[in-house]
Amino acid sequence: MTKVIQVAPPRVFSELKPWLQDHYQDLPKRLQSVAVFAMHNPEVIALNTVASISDQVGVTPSAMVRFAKSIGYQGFSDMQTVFQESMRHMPQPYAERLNSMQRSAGREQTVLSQFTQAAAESIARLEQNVAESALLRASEQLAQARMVYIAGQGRAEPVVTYLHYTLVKLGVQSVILSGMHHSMADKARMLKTDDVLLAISFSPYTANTRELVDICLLNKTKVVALTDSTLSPIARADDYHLEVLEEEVSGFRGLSATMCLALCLAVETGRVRAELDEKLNA
Amino acid sequence: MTKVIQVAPPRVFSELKPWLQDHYQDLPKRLQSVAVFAMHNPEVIALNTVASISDQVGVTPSAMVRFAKSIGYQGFSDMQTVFQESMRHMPQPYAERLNSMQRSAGREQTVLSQFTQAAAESIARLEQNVAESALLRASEQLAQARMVYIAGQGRAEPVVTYLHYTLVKLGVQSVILSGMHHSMADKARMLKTDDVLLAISFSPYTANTRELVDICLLNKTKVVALTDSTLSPIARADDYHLEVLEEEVSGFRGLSATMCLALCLAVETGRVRAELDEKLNA
DNA sequence: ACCCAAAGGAAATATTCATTCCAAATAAAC
DNA sequence: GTTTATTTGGAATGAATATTTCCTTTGGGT
Repeated sequence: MTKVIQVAPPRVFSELKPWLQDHYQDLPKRLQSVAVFAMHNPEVIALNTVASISDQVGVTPSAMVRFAKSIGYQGFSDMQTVFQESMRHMPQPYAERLNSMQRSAGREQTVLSQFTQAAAESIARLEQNVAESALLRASEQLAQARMVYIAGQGRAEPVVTYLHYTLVKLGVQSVILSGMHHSMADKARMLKTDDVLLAISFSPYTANTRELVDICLLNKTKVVALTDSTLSPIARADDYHLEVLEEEVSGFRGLSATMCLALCLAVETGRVRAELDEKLNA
Repeated sequence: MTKVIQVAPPRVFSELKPWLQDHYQDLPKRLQSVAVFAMHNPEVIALNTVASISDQVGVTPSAMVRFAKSIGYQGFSDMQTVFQESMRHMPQPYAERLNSMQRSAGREQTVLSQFTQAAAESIARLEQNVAESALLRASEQLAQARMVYIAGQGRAEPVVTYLHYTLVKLGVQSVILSGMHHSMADKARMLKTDDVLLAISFSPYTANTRELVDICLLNKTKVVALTDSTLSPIARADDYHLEVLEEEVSGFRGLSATMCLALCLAVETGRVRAELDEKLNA
């Protein structure tokens, strides 16, 4: 009989990883293949049958069983349960919100809980303060645009990146303006009247973004703005602006609510755009 | 024979949900029990056997099969694959996400409220699942680094931008790796042993980031990873990883909880770094 | 109260799948 | 170069599990 590890095998996935790293060298060739595959595609191990997996790895089914046994498991199925267990993000079907609420009430605040609480509050406020209709109007503007130009600097830049990423995935043409090394005037010249500027800016409002908005409004180019207050210089009467205010924790402001709003805006734009495209084709 | 739906059954979980909401009333009592359970515990359906599930629901095995067939599936196994697919985070094409969005639109939840709710839940779960100690350990690694190299692509890129922005503001030296047009090997060569790689990656995990982590670990360079599951290939035993799972709304995953965690990480790193500097000067 | 159709339960059946076994191949030892 | 141990592939086996069948129960309509 092949040498089989007699000690108890890891019952959780996080312990299995280091075990494999330690013993990888001593394993037979095929078993090494399985080990690499298992670490790179644990979901496949968790969900598929021996036949299907061994096929993907490029080994025979028996190799899978040998692999499991060489670690100390009773068989493949035994090992698979370990992979499955680490997949469940289970435990809180019931009193989940209650629980975390109670905990944050009495106990002393950890760094994490402080920030999660601030984020949760920001998001709750977002839902109250932003009208669905405003979101829809902004989305319609973006959906009708020939091209969406996105601008924003500093703390707004991650939002720019995210909006660009999502819009492109949804089939809405868009370009990031912030990265380019042009003067504001040059940038503004790029925008035709059927384009739309999507400007993101938080206080302290950077001069660049503000300037860009000014020029666009002068040129009658549509502007959709995402900002943190109606007092913001980029929130003007003749543009479409959405307001999101992040709660701050000892001077730090997050982006949780902002990202949520950004996603809403992108998805809604994608939806409206799809509707428009359908009408055109009909 | 019982009446069986003849049209093609939903092949993705997000379509199954609204289907059940619509037809719930017309189902026999036992099948309703199954429906409720399935919507509340999709992981159980995905991972367990008919016998085990029916036991948990409190019905007989045949009820499970009948349930699947009444929806239009060939049998339980057929339905189970749909639940399994929803577990591996394999995304569906964006066009289809918009479709399923439209179909579930009627359910009077506004777009905004759907996404804020998902964000709030993600954040609540973040607080429960991430241990303060893990956050601290990761921060210590970053704080001790001579230089922090940040890597991440696709949906992770806004997080990269944000972390870089915040870390720099806090006086922690850091560089973004993703933008550079070097081979992975070249990038890895940049990292000295007293540097730290901060890798952000969500499923489907991009090969680039994974490769970078692999190389760094081989070179004994410290790695701090931010990912969406312990099964992620970049969550390894010898790195310091933080896990954050975003709730999805009809196929769309936000970044609200992720951004919150990123901010925590950055702030905590800044704090630890300040402490270290103080000791040096004293 | 009776009948009929729909629903539910329990056990038989069929299928799928993990596991085992053995022979062939490969690598190691002498 | 021969022998011995280890590894490997493929088919046979047997266990686990989904599915079907049949019979009982329930509930609504007349």
